[in-house]
Amino acid sequence: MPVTDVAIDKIKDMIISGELAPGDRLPKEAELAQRLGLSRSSLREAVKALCLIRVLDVRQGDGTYVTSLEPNLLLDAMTFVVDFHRDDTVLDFLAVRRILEPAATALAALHMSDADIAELGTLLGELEDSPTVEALVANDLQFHRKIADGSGNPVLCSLLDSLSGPTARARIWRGLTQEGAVAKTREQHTAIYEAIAAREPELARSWATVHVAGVEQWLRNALGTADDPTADAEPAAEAS
Amino acid sequence: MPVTDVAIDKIKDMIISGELAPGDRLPKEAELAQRLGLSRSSLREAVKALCLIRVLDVRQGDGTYVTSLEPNLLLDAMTFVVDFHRDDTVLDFLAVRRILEPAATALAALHMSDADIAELGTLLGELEDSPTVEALVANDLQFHRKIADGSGNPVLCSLLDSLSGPTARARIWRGLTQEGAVAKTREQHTAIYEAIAAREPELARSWATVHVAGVEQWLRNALGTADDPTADAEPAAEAS
DNA sequence: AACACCGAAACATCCGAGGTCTGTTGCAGG
DNA sequence: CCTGCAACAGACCTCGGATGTTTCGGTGTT
Repeated sequence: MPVTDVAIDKIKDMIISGELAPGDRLPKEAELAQRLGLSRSSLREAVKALCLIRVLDVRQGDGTYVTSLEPNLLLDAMTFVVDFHRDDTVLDFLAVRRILEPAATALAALHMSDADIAELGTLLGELEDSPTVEALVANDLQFHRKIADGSGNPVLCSLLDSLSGPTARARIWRGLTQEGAVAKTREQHTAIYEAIAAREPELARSWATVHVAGVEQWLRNALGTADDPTADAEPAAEAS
Repeated sequence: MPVTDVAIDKIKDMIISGELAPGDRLPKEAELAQRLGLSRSSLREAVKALCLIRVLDVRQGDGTYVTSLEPNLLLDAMTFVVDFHRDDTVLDFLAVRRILEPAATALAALHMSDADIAELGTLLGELEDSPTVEALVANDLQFHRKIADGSGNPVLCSLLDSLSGPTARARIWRGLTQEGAVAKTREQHTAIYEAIAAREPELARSWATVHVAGVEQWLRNALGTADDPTADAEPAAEAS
C-alpha cells in the first residue's frame, strides 16, 4: 500500500482514537511527516484528501486543524460525489429521496418549533407570482431544507440536502416551469406547511410523498419516454 | 483558491462534461500538470483526493483512470466518512437506517428474483447454533446487503451498506449477544425472509421496521436514555 | 488606548532526482 | 507457429530542499 494511504489511515486512527479531537491542531507538516515516517510531499497528499471530505481544514499561515466532524460537514462531502451522477442514475437518487423526504416531513410535524414553522410560512409568502427560475430553485431548496432540519436529525437533514443538491434540481425545475406546474407545486408546498403547522405527521407525510412522487413521475416521463431530450411527448405526467 | 482545489474542479468538470468518460485514462502526470498549469506535486494532491472518493483509480506503472463512477463505488466512500462518527451520532444514523431499511425490504419483496430469494434462505441456514461474534456479524451484514441489493436501486443499496457498515455493527452485536437476543434476531430475519418469499411487501416492511427498531431501542437504552427527552423512558427495551 | 509595522511560523507551490511497478516487445526454444 | 523468458520503456511513487504567501502576535509610534 502506498505510504500516502498509510498516512491517511494513521491520521484517521489518530482522530477516531481520540488522540486528535475536533478542533485540535495537527503537528506541523515537517514534524508530522517525520513522525509518520514519510516525506512532506506524501503527507500533503494525505492531508489534501482528508481535506476534500471535510475531515481536516488547513489554513495557510496558521496550521492544519481537525474540523468539527459534525454530520452536516461530513455528509456535505457527498454533494461532491452526487455531482458525478447526472442523467443515468438521477431516478435512483430521487427514489431514495422519495423514501426519506416523507419521513423527514412527518418528523418535522412532530419536532419543529412554532418559531421555525412560522419561518416556513414566511418562506412560502416570499415567492412572487412570476418568479425567475433561480428564485424558484432557491426558495424550493430552502423550504425543503428547513423541513429536513426540523426533523431534528442532522444526519437525515444532511443526507436530504445532498440528494436534492443544487445540481440536479435546476434542470428539473426548468422543465417543470415550462409546463406551468409552478402553481401545483406551490399548492403542495402550502399543503405540507399547513399539515406541519397543524401537527399532523401522517398528513404531512402523505403530502410530501405526493410532492416527491410528482416530480419523480414527471422526470420519469421526461427522460423515460425516449433518450431524445427534445421529445416532450405526453405533457400529462406530473400528478393527478 | 489554492491551485490544487482548482485542479480538482477542473478534473471534475472534465469528467462531468464527458471529456473524460468512465474507464478513460488520464493524460500522464507531467502532461496533465502542464495543461492545467501547475506542478506535478500539486496535481498529485488533487489526484489523491479524487482517489479517496473513488472517482479516480491510479495504477502504478500503468496510468490513472476514471473509475466506473457507479453509485456503489462512489457511495462507498461514505463508509469512510461514517467511520468518523461513533458514539454521539450513531443513533441519528440508525434512525435513517430505520427509514431506509423497511422501504428497501418492501421493494425487495417486489423485485427480488426467485434465485436470489433462495440464496437468502441459504444464508439463514448457514448460521450455526452458537456462532462466533465474527460469523454473526458477517452473516447479518450479508443478509441485509442481499435484501438491499434486491431492492433494485443501487443507490439505496450502497447507502444502506454505508450506514450499517462494519464499524458500528460489531459493538452492537457484542452487546446483543451478551443479552442472548441472538435467537430473537434470527426469528426476525426468518420472518423477513418468509415475507419476501411470499411476495408480501407490506409484511416485509413491517418486519424490517420491527427488526431495526429493536436494535435502535436496545442501543438507546445501552447508551443512556437521557439523550432524547421525547423518547419514552420505558425500560421496555428490546428483548422479551 | 489605538493603530501601523515587522518578523516568526506555517502552509503553498514548485522542481528535479532517484526508485518501483507494469505492460510490451523481441528473441530463443519447442 | 506457438510459448516462455528477459530486457526495455513508460508511468506512477517518494523524497528533500528552495522559494513564495498568508496569518498571527509582538513592538513601537501616535
